Amino acid sequence: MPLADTLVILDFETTGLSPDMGDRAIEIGAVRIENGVVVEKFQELMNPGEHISPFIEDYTGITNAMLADAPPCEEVMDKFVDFIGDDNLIAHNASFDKRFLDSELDRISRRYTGKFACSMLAARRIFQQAPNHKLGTLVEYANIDSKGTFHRALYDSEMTAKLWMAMLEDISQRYKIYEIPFLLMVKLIGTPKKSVHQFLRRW
DNA sequence: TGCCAGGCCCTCTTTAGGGCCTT
Repeated sequence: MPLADTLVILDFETTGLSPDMGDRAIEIGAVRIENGVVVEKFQELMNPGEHISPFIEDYTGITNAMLADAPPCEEVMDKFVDFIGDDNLIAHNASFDKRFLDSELDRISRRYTGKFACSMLAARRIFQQAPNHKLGTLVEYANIDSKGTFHRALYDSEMTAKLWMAMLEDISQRYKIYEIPFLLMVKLIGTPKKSVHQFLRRW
């Protein structure tokens, strides 16, 4: 596996799309990968202090009854930022998860030091021929086994981790790059789609 | 009261608009 970095791949379920509009996290799931292997997992529901909509109950399968017994966001996020440590971070459509992570951590005055990379932006460059770049579609496109339920935090983070590794494997095989650091992927995401082939050939 | 995201990326572009992705 052409991956030497330690990475945390994470996914939030939330009450809506925008923390700026008052939406909160209701579940965090994450895996840590070292040398391409999952070495640690994190999953917790959290109580946002408000009822979630029928749409979110239906979309995630997380119910108000389940959240009633969950610890508050502040308690879970305090544990989660310890889990992250100093590792770099990946999420599918990372701008979404980063907004919620930053918002929830602002509330408890905590910070992380790692950098975010987005598996969706990477996939738009590496799997340009995919029908679309939704997580579920890409998992199928990359022939990744998926027997669980999407839209739960741990499962989606596990699938995102597998997608990330499938993209590294694809780059490794096509361009004969045998070690793909996080930095390469960050630079790849910053490369225009049309220039990706040239960028990887010259790496 | 009632409204309600935001960043990326393409194109019939850059003095803009709209689809894609996330919940």
